[in-house]
Amino acid sequence: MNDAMSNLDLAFAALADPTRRRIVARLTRGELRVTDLAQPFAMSLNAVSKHVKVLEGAGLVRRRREGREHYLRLRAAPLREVAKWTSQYERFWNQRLDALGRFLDQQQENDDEGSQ
Amino acid sequence: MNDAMSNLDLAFAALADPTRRRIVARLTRGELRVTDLAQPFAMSLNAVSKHVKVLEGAGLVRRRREGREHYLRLRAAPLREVAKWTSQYERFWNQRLDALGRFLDQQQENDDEGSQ
DNA sequence: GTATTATTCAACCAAAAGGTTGAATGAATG
DNA sequence: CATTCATTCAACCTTTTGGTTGAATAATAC
Repeated sequence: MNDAMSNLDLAFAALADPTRRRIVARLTRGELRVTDLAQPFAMSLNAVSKHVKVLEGAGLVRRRREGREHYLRLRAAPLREVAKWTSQYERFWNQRLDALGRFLDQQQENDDEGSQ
Repeated sequence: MNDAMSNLDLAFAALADPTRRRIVARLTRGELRVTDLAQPFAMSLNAVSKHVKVLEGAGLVRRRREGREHYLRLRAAPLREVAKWTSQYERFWNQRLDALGRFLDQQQENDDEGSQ
């Protein structure tokens, strides 16, 4: 999935998978070894390991090796970038819900009802 | 891509493609017909049409048909949801960059230098 | 030193993504 | 009505994704 993808591409793609979002959520409580991280997921350890690698590739996770155990830790920077990109559009869900927008939404919703 | 994917899955996946993020950006200036929207992209109209459908599937774009022309308009709601999910982790890039975190980052960066 | 444990690597697979081209549909225009 | 224009549909192709299983590696424990 990597290779010449922008940071933002990688971050969004990484977060598009619900398992990976759960991993991120799980890691907010602190560092976890791969095996412990994988424990609640209904898939093989290998699958989780791959997900972790995707998150690592997007910079969302850091790995600290201690003997045979790998401790995983959340890195927020890419989330911050996602938040930044997204917030460009805040004005859109605030000011830009203007008369025309609402009118068009209303219109559309009426059409949708009609066609069911 | 669709089919039993959560809203958030769909939104993140839709935004993971740079072409689609450009489309979103482009639509902030107002409604556009598919052809006009597609104009600056170095790919077939068909490809853009497909991207639009993905965005539509994620609720990020609404389509208003007027004769043979389809006018596309940005819908911010899913962006809002993305922002909401992401902002759960704000505390992480604020408070949670604590002593331990910084220490581990430092440690890791030193290791990385060493291995190059 | 032999098991056991933690993790990845490698090969494989089915499904999805992102693009292409060519044909179909359906309005507008001459 | 024949043509052109706006758009999608359909088929195809290649690459990526998300999972599997089985083997490799490497550290720990007995």
